Amino acid sequence: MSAQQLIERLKQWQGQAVPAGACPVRDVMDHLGDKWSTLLITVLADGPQRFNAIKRAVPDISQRMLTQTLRDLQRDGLITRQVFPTLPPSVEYRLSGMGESLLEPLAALIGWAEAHHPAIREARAAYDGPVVA
Amino acid sequence: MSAQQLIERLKQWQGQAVPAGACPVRDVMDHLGDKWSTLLITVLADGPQRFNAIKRAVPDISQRMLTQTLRDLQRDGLITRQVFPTLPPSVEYRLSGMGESLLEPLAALIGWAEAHHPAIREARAAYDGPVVA
DNA sequence: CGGAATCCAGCCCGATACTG
DNA sequence: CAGTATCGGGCTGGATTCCG
Repeated sequence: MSAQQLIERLKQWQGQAVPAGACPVRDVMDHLGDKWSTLLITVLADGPQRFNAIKRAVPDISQRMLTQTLRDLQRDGLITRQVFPTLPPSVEYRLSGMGESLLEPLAALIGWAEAHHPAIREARAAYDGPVVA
Repeated sequence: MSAQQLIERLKQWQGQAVPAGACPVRDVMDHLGDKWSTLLITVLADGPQRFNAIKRAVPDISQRMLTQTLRDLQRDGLITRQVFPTLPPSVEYRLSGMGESLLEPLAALIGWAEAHHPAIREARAAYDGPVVA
């Protein structure tokens, strides 16, 4: 299976084979692992959005984290930022080509999460203890 | 594209449509986002491993985090734990069926990370500033 | 061997207030 | 509108020590 092939290639990155944080998997995954990155990517998936539009789409994000996460994504080249010199100024964020290319594998993972969420919740409930012996 | 379809279905989970942390995507992603989960899953991908074998495969994980991450994965039903009453005792961890089903989407994401890592590093370098004006 | 328990530093992130 | 600055709490995760 294709998973196995990738696993094989993964081995060269595991352990101390790699100097420090040079492992590409960890380097990228650590970013996607933060609280908001993937969520913002999915928000931008259906078209460019302005700052406050994103904020409205994700009500429980703070301004601070929105700004910061957007900047990190921009820094990684996943999204682009375009400022329109209107008054008041408006700033539009959109996925870059690379950002869009991330959508497919991300969607696969999200699909998995959706599909298995019930089973996971069950497993958790079972593990956490049949309190009622 | 299939990504778009998933994005559509995602919308119902974004924002306040969902009570609290009931969003399956976040619920699962937050776990995969932690520092070690995905790494341990890939380690277990090529067969069951004992505690110290995993530890050796991932030298820079602390005992504490190894134990804790394994427990969390077990709690979510992604791995199973089997104790052999030998002397000294040995404990074997292996991916469950659900855990194995995660390998495919995970491999896709890892593949993407590997493929785009150079571009990301470039983007970061460019963003962080041509210090040499 | 496979943990559990404790202590503690760092950072993640939210809340709030201010700016151009 | 689109940020920035500052403060502070809570959780993550590393180091160390002890147990069956």
